[in-house]
Amino acid sequence: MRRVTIEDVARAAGVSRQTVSRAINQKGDISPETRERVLAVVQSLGFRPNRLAQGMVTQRTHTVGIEVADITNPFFAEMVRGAQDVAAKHGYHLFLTNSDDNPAVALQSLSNLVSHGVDGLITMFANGTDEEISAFADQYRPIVLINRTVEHPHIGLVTADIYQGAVQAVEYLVRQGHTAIAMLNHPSLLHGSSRRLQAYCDTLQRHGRTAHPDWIEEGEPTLQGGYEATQRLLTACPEVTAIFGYNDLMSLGALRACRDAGRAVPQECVVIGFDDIPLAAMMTPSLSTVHCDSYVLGQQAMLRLLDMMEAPGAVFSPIELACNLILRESTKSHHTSESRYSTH
Amino acid sequence: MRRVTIEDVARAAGVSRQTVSRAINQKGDISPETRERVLAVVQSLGFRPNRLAQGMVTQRTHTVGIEVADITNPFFAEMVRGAQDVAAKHGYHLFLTNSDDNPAVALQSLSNLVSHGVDGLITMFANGTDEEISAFADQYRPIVLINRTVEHPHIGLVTADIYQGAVQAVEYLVRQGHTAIAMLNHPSLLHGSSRRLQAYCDTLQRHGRTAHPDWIEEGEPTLQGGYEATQRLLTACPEVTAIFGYNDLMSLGALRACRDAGRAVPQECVVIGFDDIPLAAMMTPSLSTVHCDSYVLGQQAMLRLLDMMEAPGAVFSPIELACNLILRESTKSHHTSESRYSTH
DNA sequence: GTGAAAGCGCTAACAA
DNA sequence: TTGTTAGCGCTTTCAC
Repeated sequence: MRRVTIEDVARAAGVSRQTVSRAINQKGDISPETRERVLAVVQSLGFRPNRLAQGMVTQRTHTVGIEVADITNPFFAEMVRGAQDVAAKHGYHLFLTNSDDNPAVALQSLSNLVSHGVDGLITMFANGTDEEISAFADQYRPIVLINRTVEHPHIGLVTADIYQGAVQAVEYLVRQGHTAIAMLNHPSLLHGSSRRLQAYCDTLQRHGRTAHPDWIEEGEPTLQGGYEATQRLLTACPEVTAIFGYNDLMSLGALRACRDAGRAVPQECVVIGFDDIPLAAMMTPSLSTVHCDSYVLGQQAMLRLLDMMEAPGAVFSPIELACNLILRESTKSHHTSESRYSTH
Repeated sequence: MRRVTIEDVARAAGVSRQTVSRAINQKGDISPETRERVLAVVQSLGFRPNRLAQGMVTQRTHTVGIEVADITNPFFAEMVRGAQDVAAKHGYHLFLTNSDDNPAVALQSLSNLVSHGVDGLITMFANGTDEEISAFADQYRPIVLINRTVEHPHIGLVTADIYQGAVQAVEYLVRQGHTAIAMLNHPSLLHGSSRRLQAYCDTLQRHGRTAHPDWIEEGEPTLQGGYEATQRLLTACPEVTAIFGYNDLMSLGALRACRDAGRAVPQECVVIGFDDIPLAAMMTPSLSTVHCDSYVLGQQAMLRLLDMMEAPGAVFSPIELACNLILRESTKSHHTSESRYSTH
């Protein structure tokens, strides 16, 4: 049950290992007949070149590492799928790692993946500092950063325009006449979350209002986190008639919390999410949300990484994807400020 | 920017590569002082052993490949997360690959992963034949199969008792007095799907009924697939008052289709899903479903694989997880507070 | 067009 | 306790 090596093929075909190598990699001079013959032996012996050995000498493994906070979040799952599909098409394999937004874990994992010889890395590195990721990129191979911006020659940038997307959502809520607009936030050190929050505050301010601190409720970016945050929010601030969620998962949790609190959506409280995961459209009520194509984000990240690996040292411009508000049932009702508050 | 090698460390510490190796792997005899000194150099140079090179000689890479139909399905995402968490704790990294239930793709990917030197493989290999997987296992290293059963010395088995779970669901529907019980099925060659279908037919038969062919509607195991299948079903068979879905995704689609068709759930049509993804409990109405812990499935699969890698040649008994019916709003027979929440 | 030699970075086996 | 030698399976370089 020992694996077949190039040596075995060489012997069986009566040629040198070199010739076998030339045959399977179709490079270098080799006569058609020899190639045919070698390939036939390869076939019959079921020879598959050892990628580790190839990697040792070529310094290329055709593997890529991707780090996400949590593959269980549909947004990341779609992203990984996008990256995976592109990778597979180009003969690459993906190492997946979950960091739970812990920068130490992320850094450790990325670093391990480098030891495994990955040709490149895709990461969001949420909660980590620019300095950390920059220092990391100083020493290691191509990295594509998703949804954050760090200037560095080895770092490719693929981002969704989260700020503009969030502005659209809050702008809409203001225009609909809501005065008590809450936000469900996932507090992370620096990035996506702060951009959403920034957009929220900026937009309110532009309309002559200030964000009431009590209306910003924090929680984990999960169904449960959104559910609980909304419960706290509705209890503490019954005046709230609109909720802008950090992501769709939290917003779906919010929908349920509203229902359990006896607040009809959208009549008594409207909800807008962020991401537009496939479930958003299937919910009842269907969830209005800021569409942000995570599958495409993953695809683009992988494509950019491929470009970077192809041309080491080249400089690539950032890729930015637009986000846009999608209105569905969770915001359908045109509601005014005199709507009654729940009294439970 | 060349990577630091063991040679660099050896030179800097004034010892041989061997000694460095002994220091970092804490095996073999080495004096405490030497070790300290070497480790200090390792630290200061930022040396990280090349896993490929280690793998070449030890024939162990500390990587594992996992194949799923589609990481975008929360059931699989949870499973992968379970496997990942266990893997990480044991210093292993995970290759992820999606097969879309295509056995040729799955086989190709698994085979590629073997070329990458993975120490083991976790797969569902849906739609593939026992012979294919068995033939594959003949040549390659430990494999753990999830949710299917193939007798083979190299194959570890981790399954959920899908049949019993499905029986519980259908049994419940029959007991509730439903006479027109439909099933949303995902037609795949051999496995999980047939077990659900088998359970459905057996249970009806046990109660003196036969499964009406028109009541078995097929579709993709996705939200959209479930939505469309249910639309077709309700149009063709308006007499149906209960739907047993292949998985939660299809069932969530069914919920929405019922609503769009003006069929109140559970009053006019009840729905039971399969899997119990986190969303099931958060839906409105919350989805009754057969709980099948995919996270644990993934954990157990990884643990079993670890066992098998530890003890090559040993024989391990299959691991079976129970499934059990969880009743929620989508099958609730008495509605107390429901009406209060319904849209005006 | 083909083969022989060298070596990628590491560890196993043995020698000192 | 430490160093030396050999080699994992492959590709690169350079003979022929």
